[in-house]
Amino acid sequence: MHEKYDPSSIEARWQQAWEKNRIFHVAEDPAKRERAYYALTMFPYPSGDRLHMGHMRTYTITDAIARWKRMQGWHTLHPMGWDAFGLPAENAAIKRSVHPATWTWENIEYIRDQQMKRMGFSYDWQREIATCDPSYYRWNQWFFLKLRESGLAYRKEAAVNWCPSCQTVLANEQVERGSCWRCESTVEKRNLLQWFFKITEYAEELLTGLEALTNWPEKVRAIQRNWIGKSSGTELVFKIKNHPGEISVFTTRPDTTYGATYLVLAPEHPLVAKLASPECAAAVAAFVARMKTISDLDRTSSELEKAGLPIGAMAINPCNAEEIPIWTANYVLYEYGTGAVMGVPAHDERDHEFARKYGLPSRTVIRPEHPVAGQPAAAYVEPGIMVNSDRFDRLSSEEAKVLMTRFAAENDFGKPRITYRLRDWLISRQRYWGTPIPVVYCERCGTVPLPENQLPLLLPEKVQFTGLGKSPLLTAPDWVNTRCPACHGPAVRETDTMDGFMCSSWYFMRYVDPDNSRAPFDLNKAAYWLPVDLYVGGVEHAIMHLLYFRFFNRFCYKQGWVPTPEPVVKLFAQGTVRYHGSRMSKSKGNVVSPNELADEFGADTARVFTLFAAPPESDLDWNDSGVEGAFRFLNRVWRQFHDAKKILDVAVGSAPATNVASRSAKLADREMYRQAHLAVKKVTEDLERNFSFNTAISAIMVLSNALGDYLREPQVNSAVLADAVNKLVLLLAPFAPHLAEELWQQLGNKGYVVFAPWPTYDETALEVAEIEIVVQVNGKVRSHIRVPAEADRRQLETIALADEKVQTQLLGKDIVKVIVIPKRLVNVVVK
RNA sequence: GCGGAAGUGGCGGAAUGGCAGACGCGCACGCCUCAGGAGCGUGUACCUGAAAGGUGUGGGGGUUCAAAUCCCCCCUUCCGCACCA
Repeated sequence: MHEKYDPSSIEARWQQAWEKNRIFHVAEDPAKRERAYYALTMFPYPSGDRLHMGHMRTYTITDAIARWKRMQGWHTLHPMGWDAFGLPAENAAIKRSVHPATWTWENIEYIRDQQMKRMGFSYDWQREIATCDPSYYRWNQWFFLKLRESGLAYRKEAAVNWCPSCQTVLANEQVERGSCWRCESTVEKRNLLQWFFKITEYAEELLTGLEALTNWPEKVRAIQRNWIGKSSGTELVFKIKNHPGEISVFTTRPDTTYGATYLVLAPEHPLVAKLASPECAAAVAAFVARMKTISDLDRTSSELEKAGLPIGAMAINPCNAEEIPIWTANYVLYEYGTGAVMGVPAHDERDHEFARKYGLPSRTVIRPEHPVAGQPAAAYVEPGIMVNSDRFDRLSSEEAKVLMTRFAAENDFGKPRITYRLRDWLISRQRYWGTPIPVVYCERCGTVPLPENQLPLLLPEKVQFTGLGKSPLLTAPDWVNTRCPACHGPAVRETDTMDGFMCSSWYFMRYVDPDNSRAPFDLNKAAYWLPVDLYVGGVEHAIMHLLYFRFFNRFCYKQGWVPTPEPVVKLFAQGTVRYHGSRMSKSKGNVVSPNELADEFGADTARVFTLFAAPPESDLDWNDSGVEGAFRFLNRVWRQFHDAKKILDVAVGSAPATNVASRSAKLADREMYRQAHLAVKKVTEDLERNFSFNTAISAIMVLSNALGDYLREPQVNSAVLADAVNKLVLLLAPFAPHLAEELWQQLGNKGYVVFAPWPTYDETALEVAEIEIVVQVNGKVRSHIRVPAEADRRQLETIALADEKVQTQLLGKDIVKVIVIPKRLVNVVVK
């Protein structure tokens, strides 16, 4: 009897060995430059809830690939770190009076030492980063200064999203269906003076750049395309009757301009108050005030009933000099386009609805090319033939779009215009646990950035965590009150901190040079490792992080700091892990703890189950008996290995395995040999083909099953056996690395299986003398025949037609033709 | 409404034009065992008593010698966006 499979001792032993010998540490080796591979997983927030198997699945996917790439000879960078700034740390401070830093570092240590290391992930821990460390966030501040120098960071007062529960503002990307992405509270609007990054300046290239990202999931690209929301149209300028001003509107339908019967300004539009006639002023002011109290969600909901009122002024249609009333209404958004639209009830559903409610006139200017009978009730929004449009009559509306825009440009009342839905990235946060914004406000000099040599600007340690909506930094007067770097006069510091997404926008760059104290990273090291070859993470970051970090990378690319405009070659979005019907989360109480799993079955079992149970991009239902199945599999491998080893230990001098492929060899030997090589082929191809871990592991199970059969043979060929066992261990290494390492050592190998060359297969081993093919009659399977593997079409046809079962089917029928696909089937078509 | 993904046994899933259901879970029976929540073996889509045969990949139509796979129409589910002019 051999020992039982004991994952806990095996795993602890190898984890220690890997760590002690820094097996996974990589440096920039010039000789391996062409074989450098950067595998990255989205780094976690070190939450007080710690990690569950949903997190671990993501890390397991990247780890399996990293280990596989290493065995294929890739010089693999696989780092890990901590997205360590964020609200929960501060909320813990409020609730339990523990400092956010203390709380965060405790979580980091637990997750790193008690959770991640126990799973056997092959991280280069020497490159670990934590974004709350001043050695990291000083470079957030540095990037802020660089963006400001480039005109990409600015401060303005705007109506911004305010989360009443988190007591801070949020960027547009962080508002989901009108609710805060973190706590799901309904977001309000507040007018505040805030810092923004000008991501809109990159809107067009962020959009067109998506085309090159062919190794990104289409879903993510579609979400980003949608979010950027490019819209091509025309800007038209309407003059105002008895007033020197003018109103620009944006429209994608300039062909309908002759059908404009009114004009609408967003309630927030500054001209609303200026143009309101004395009779209307009071009602208009009341309406505008009421709009301010309505949440963004309701304001932009298509459910909201359209409402508005005339402001008592007239605009002049630049095409036909017609005077049309100016209204203000809730359905026009100030932030989009020009904040004003022309109302064309005949050809826009929203305008139609609004005009009908208020009795505004409608004028048809486009008729369908092929009119259908019956009276269309709603607006006609399709293309058609122009009418009532003066010189444009009888043109197609599509032509008229172009000509109308040209006409407007020639006559100086309009021009082509492109509008994006994307807004600038609001980065100010009224919270403590983030990066201080390196700016002071001086009475004499105004807004003054800190000089680089004063970075990092450290967070003050002693502040009050009230959670009352003011930046906690305000409660540290010694910190707030400072001297102006320019004039040395009295000044106050900015008391908001930066959005946490700032940290994750460039952390992948920092990993290439995590200890640099003179720059965020060394340019040569960046050129060596970047771009990231593989990035694995959840699709919930499709906008937010994945948009911000593309923006950042493009900025850095323009500065010449990184080698490519896009940060990541291949993005892999893994599915979520569900348990008892819903996504694992502490609040739902349905988490599977990696620690308990490791205690009971070992990390290798957890890894194998996670990869086997579903394709990595699909959602995965956690299944406890499935876990036991994975455990049984590894136990069987363990037993088979030791059964085989007993045989191998007594065997002396056997024929080399390669001779086994020959016809003279015993059938069982040949079959075992074939199965081992088949498994190598299948696993390799499955990994290459979009990370098909589930089928790869099933191929290893098939090999194990074949090995089981072989071991039951009365006599085995020790060379064949050795070959099969060897391959089994190597194929397992990316998935069950501890077990593979243990068995690899027991096979007498000196080095780590981590760097053992990935096995290759012998094409000739895959060949068999005789194969079974299918015979169909009229497409239905009627018989199975054994034929020589290399039988040609004519032979196959002859053998098939001679088959007894086929003969029965052919009785009394005429053969029309016979389709022969060598190595697959024969199909006899009869009448 | 627009966009993305998906729909296959009791379950997770295989198969990308060529034997539907690999592999695993579950279940059933058998072997081994003092014992077993261990191990080993056999079976397991559905209909029919078995066999023969038939049916079967959300539904309907089509292309093809051959369709889960390609084309057209429809239904359902999940996800993202949604008064964006």
